[in-house]
Amino acid sequence: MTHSHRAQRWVGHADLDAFYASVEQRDCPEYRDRPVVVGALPGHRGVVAAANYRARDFGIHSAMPIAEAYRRCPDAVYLRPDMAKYSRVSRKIFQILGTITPVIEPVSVDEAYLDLTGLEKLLGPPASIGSEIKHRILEASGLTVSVGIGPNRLIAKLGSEHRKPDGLMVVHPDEVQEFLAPMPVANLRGLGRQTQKIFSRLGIRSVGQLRTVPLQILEQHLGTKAALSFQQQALGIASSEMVPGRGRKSISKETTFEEDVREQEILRDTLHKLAAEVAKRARREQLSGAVVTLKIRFTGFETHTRQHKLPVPTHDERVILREAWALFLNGNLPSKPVRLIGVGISDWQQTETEPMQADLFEQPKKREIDDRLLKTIDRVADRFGKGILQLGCTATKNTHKPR
DNA sequence: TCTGGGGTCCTTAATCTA
DNA sequence: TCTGTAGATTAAGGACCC
Repeated sequence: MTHSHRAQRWVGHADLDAFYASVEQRDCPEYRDRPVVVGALPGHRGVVAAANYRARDFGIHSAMPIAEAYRRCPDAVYLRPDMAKYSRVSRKIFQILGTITPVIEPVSVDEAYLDLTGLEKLLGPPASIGSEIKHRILEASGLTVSVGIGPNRLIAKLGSEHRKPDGLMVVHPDEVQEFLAPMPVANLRGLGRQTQKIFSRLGIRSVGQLRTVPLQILEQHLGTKAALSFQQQALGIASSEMVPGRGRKSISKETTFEEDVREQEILRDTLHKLAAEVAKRARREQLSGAVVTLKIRFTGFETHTRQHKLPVPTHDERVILREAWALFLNGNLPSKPVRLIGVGISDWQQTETEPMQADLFEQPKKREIDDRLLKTIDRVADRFGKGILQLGCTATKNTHKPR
């Protein structure tokens, strides 16, 4: 790290500014100089997905209920998101990023980490690399991006946030501690509303303060994992490795009703549509899931999930619907009007054509078996005949550790 | 304020099994 | 036949992110 021959690691974080809103504004000149809010339309259930900086001046921010946004700024432009369009724009921008470095980790449509290590000879110091990224994206897409560059992912991400919008921030390794110290702890990764409450109860406001709190104290309030994570973050310790896309873990689809629903027929019809969509996406991605999950939210925002593991993984909409509906009927759920219903599958398993098969042809190894178990099997077999004996034999295939 | 949709990961509890 | 138990697996909920 210090004076070794290994090159200083540089990680970049690029984050498009108010992405959805900026794309809409770029494509529609009438929206210039106006507050733009993308999300639900006023009068409907939903929240803000993106707000441009003019809208933010009114206190509007993402995840705010649309009714509240409307109250704050009835004159804003309100738009439904056009995900297909944003995906197209996003692909183009990722292509541009690919001209800087091939080592990119996409985080979402509008955000990515870049490994910039060793690019100095080609593009100059980190600040020049950052300017180059911003320049190329603006040229190609007409959009502004905020870029943070630092010795690891955490510092890069906090850097890009620091100078938004249209910002560029480079934090050198020897500046990390002073960069972090005055920051509110709320800026740290994985620190949301609930954890903020805990920190404020403990009187911890800044990252500098957090640094002085013993790990033990943090563990008492946050659990071991979170405590360690926040302590490391406070010290500026984080990975600088890119994590290339790790396949998805689940596919789900859910919908909120405009008005809460009581009728089972409507619920089942809706579930059917959702199951069909999930199955379609699973088949397109050639995935079969063994776990079906039903999600349901009642009046009052009371949310429950029920899940069931199938013996055989599926991407068949009929199976998904059947399981989800059974979970709804037998899941011991309150009988209240339903606000949201959703269904998903997860727990991908190997398909029939994959390995595993080979195991069947292997000579079963001799295994030690608990004497008592053997005796039991014999006795049961004597009494009930061969069918049971076979069952007993399959049981012996499992390893059994005698004490 | 009245809270979308699509995800991931973590914690905890109950249940199964060797 | 009974019993205790550690570890794995399943299930539910919640925090968080974009």
